[in-house]
Amino acid sequence: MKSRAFEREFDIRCSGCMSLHCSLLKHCSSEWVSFIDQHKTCLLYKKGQQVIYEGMPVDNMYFIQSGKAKIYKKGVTNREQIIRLAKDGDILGHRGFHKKHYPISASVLEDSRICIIAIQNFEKAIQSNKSLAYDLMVFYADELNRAEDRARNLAQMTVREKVADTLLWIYETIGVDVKNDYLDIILSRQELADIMGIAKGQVSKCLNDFHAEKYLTIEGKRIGGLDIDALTSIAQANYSIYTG
Amino acid sequence: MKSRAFEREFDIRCSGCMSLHCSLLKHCSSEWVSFIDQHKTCLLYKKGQQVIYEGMPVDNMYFIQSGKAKIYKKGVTNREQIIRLAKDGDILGHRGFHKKHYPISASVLEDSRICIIAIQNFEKAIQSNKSLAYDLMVFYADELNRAEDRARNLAQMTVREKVADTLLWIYETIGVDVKNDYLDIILSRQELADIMGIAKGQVSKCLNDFHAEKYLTIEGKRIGGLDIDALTSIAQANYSIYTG
DNA sequence: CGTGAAGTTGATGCTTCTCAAGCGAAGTGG
DNA sequence: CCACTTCGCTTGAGAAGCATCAACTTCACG
Repeated sequence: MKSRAFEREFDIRCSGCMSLHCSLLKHCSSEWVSFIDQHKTCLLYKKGQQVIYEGMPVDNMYFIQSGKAKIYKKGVTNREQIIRLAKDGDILGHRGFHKKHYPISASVLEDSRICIIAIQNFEKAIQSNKSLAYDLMVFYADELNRAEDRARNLAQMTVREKVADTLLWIYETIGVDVKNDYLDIILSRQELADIMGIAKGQVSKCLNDFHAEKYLTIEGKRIGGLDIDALTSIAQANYSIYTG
Repeated sequence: MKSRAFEREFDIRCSGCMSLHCSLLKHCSSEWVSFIDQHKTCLLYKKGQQVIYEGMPVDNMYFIQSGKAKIYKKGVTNREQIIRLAKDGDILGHRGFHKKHYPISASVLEDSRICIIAIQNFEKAIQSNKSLAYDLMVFYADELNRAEDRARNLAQMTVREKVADTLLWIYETIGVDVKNDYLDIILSRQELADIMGIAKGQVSKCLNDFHAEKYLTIEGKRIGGLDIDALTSIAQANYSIYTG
C-alpha cells in the first residue's frame, strides 16, 4: 500500500451520507450507523489512484462518497476487462466478500472521497441488522443478472452493437450532466475498449460513425447528446429477447 | 404451462434431501424443514422439458433433486446463450428472486426430479432463518464473480481458448463419471456452441483438434479423458491473472 | 431399411485485430 | 510565452480469425 502516499483524509458524518442511498447505512439501525461512523476511515483519492488491488487479501469494504471509479480484472494478452463503473453511493470491494483475495482491481477516474470500513465490522453490521443481509442478497442478485446479460452481449454482439449497448449502459448507470447532456464520466478510448473487450481503434471508428449518423456528439473525450431510441434499435436490432 | 402435461409427481422427504446439500434446507431449523416439506411439490420432468420460461411471472423456486439442467437466455439473431449448467442439489430460478419476470429459461437435459416451492414460502423461510439470507448472499456473490469471469473470457478469448476453458468449467461444475472419466453431461455441439457464443462448426473442429493433440477422447456426444494441465495452459496461455 | 436430426467438413467472404504512421492536444521546461 | 515532448486519438493497410452456408456423412429411431 505504499502508493497511497498522497491520499488525504476528509471528514463526513454518516448521517449526512445517507442521502446518497449508501447501501450500508440505509438499513442499519441508528446505533449501528453511529458504530460505523466511529469505525470508518475517510480518504481522498487522487484521479487515477488505485483503491483495490486484484489478488490482495480482502481487508476492507469501500464506499464512494463522491467520485467515479472503474472496477476491472486482468485479462488475456495484457488487456484489462472493465466489469463495472461506479459512482457516488456505490460499494467497492463487495465482490471480495467472503473471499480471501480481491478478485478485482478498482481505480478512481477522478478525485474521489472514499469511506472505508474493515470487513469484520461490515460482517458485524450484517449479522446485527437483519434486513441488511436480505437487501445485500437482492443487490447481488441484480448484479448477477446484469453480469450475465453483459456476458451474453459480449459473446454475441457485433462491435457496432456492443458500442451502442455500452453507451446506453453508461447512460443508465452513470447518467448525464444535466447542463450539457454529456455522459457524466471521462473515459479514454482504451477504457471504452476495455469495457467491451474490443480494440481501441474500433471504438474511434464506431463513435465517428455514430457521430456521422447524428446519434451523438463528441467533444474530445466527452460523449453526449445520445439518441437513445436510435442506439437502442442498433443494440437490439437482431434481438429476440423478452425485456422484463 | 400447457406443456407440462406429461410431468409426473414423485415423493421424497426433505430430510432425505439434505444429504444433497440442498441450499434451501441446509440452514433452516427443523421446524422450517417440515414446513417446506409440507408446502413443496415434486415433479418428474422428462428429458428436454422446459422448467422455466423467460419472461413468465416469477412464481416458484426450483430445486434439482436429481438430474441436469441448462439455464439460458434468448440472444442475438435467434441464438441462445447458455449461462449455466445445473446438477443435483442446485437451485433454479433464483435469478428471478425479487423480480416480476424470470430473466432466464431452464430446461432439463435428462429425466430429472425437481422440487418446487412457491416464492412466498421461500421468502418466509428467508425471513425466519437468519443464516439463510446470509448464505444466499454469499452464494450470489460467488455466482457474480463467476459470471464476470465468464464475461471477460467470452469477450477476450479466442475460440480455441474458449473451448478449453469451457471444458474445464464443465469439468469443475458438473464433474466426470468416475467409471469412465467422461464428463457427466450430454450436450449437443449446438449447446456447447451456445455456452461459448461461437458457431457449431467451430466446436466440432476444435474438439477434433484437441482429440488429435491427445488432450481428450470423444465418443459421440460424450467427451472424456481431459488432460487438465494441457487444457489449462491453452485456456490461460496469454493470461496475466492472479488466480486467488 | 428409411427417414430425419445432428455432426462434420470445406469454401467463401466478412468482421475484427494488429501494427504502424500521422496528427493534435496538453503539459513541461527553458 | 514559446518550442519540445509526450501521450492519446485517428486512420489505414494487411492479416488472421471466425461465421455462414452448403454438401455430405453418421447416427438414432421407428
